Amino acid sequence: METPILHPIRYVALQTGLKPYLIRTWEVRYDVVCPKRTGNNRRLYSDDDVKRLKLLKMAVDCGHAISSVVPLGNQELQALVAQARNDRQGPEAIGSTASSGPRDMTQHVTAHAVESALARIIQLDPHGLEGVLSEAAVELPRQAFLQSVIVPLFARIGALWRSGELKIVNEHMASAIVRSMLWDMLRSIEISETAPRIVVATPVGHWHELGALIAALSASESGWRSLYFGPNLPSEEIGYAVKKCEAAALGLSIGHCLKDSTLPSELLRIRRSVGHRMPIYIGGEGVVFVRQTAAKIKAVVVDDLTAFRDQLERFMRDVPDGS
Amino acid sequence: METPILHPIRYVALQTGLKPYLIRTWEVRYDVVCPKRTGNNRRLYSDDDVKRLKLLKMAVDCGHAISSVVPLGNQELQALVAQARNDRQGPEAIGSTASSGPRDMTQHVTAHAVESALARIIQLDPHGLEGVLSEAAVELPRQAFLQSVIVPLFARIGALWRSGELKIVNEHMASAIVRSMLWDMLRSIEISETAPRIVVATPVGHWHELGALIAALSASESGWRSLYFGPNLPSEEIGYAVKKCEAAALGLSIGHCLKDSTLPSELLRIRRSVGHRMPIYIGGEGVVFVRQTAAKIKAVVVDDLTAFRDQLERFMRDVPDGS
DNA sequence: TGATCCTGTCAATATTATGTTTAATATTTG
DNA sequence: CAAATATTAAACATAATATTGACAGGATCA
Repeated sequence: METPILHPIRYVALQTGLKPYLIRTWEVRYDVVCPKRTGNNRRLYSDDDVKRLKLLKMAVDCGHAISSVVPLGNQELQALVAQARNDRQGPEAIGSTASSGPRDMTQHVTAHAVESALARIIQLDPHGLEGVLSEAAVELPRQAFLQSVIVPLFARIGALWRSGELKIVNEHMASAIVRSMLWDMLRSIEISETAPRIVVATPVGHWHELGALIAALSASESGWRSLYFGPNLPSEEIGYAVKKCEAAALGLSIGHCLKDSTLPSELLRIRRSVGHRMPIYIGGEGVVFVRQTAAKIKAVVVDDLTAFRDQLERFMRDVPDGS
Repeated sequence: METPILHPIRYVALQTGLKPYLIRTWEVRYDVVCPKRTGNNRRLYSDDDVKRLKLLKMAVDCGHAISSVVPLGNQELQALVAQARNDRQGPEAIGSTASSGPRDMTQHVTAHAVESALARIIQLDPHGLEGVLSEAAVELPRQAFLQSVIVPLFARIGALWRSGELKIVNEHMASAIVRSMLWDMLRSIEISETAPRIVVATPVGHWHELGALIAALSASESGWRSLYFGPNLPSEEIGYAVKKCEAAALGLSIGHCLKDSTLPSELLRIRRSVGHRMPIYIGGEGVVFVRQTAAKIKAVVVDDLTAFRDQLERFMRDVPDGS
């Protein structure tokens, strides 16, 4: 019998995103887990403990009270979280009560995060920006982080840039940092080999990666194996990647393209190169300019992340696992 | 029996990112490694020692206590680190990476790494590529990893692409992964606030970031605070960044530019926008095309990484810290 | 509305683990 | 030779942890 490796509390805090004092408080108040102790009374958590705490945090992030989810077993927690994720798009929940508790907090955190991130960007302070964003990333559920921090942040950067108040360097710095954060998140989602694969890219002439990365992340969270090939890819390259990877779908991200007249024909070529049966999802800010073409090539236009995930999960339900 | 190469402590410190006194303290307190000694009692570390220290630092960075990871073997450490990296957030999925650790000579390791990396790139297997490269990164000193794996790898990718044997997607995939690895390395080097700052970028029209990232990494290893602003930056943006960040130097990376006739004039503009006293270092594959212009604007052309570091360290000796 | 509960946060304190500095000495290096 | 770097042992400084108790803002209920 090998001694299983036990972890100190700061490791657990890093893994779960919970603060150390909260972990202790939960133990004292609710008996969430019962870690062993070292000879000097330091807590030692097992992998199971870590897993349980992760699930509990997820449940709490979904709006459940900690006291109410503590008695549940791991499986029930898993189910609860999965259900909450599905429900989110169902009951509208646009402006009304539903779960106002965490939402208010979230509102506050996100607004603050965007503002102080912007301040660091203006100051060209990469270190500070990274600090602000990674704090927000642990503070918030991933979804909220992406939709309420990253997306609005870059919307504002774009606006400020167009009005001449921000320079390209500012945008570059922010992009580099966010890109690496998203990449790390993407990598940290382990997906089974047999999961259906989706190729994610942006068409030729489109350089903005962030939308594509967010799409890849969303797909991975929906259980797909995302293959990210980055920006500015010609149609035949996309077709090649899709075939080579035996992908089950293709995701395209379109940034704001004011005058890109080549895009429609490029989309036609993409359709031709991936074959007429391959599902194509198109999203991003510039999507409004290609609705017609999208319809012509039978691509699905997704107007936001929720719609995208919805499509992916529906698809997965029809064609569950390894083809 | 060949005498294995042994290293003094400052080399080990450079490679691992640990401070010399910490290495000594760990030896005294925890018996982490047991280096040989010279006739005069200086420590001499083997490559295995270095590797072990690297792994220990990684484990500590993951939140483990040094005292608790010391008794673990290298293989266990590797597993621990991999687990910690993958497990952040999502509790499902128990990944198992079967990786044995054969100990070869550096020559052999690098050649093998480049070849198998190339194989993954051709197969469009991002996960595999990442595995190969990160294994090489622990196995090798950082310098060797950069100069003998990353640089040759991209040289070969470039050659294969020009000959039509590789597609753009392959290059994109490799770039994305390597970029994120380099970024992580860059971030993991801690530099004091007061260290002299260097702005690193590539001029307008030049999109290849890797050279610039490597330059930033080298500068950070030489004790500079690198500010990386990415590819394709117009001269006035570069000037702005340099001023805003109060940088003490500017590093430019030039990729292979066959027919870029605008580059010389752009360099002139850059010189004008940063002022005539600012040291400018120019490096990269395309450097051969701009020697004349470089001389005209009094920029220092560095032909390889060693030369670059040399310059930076010399500069630092003259103008040591703050001010 | 006011009282009460839930829950995250923080403060004070004691202890331990760990990182950093110092001092004295010796060796290396330019 | 002077300056930089190593070694050792000890001291010092920080940061992390545990424990207890308190507090505040939102949620809930009477």
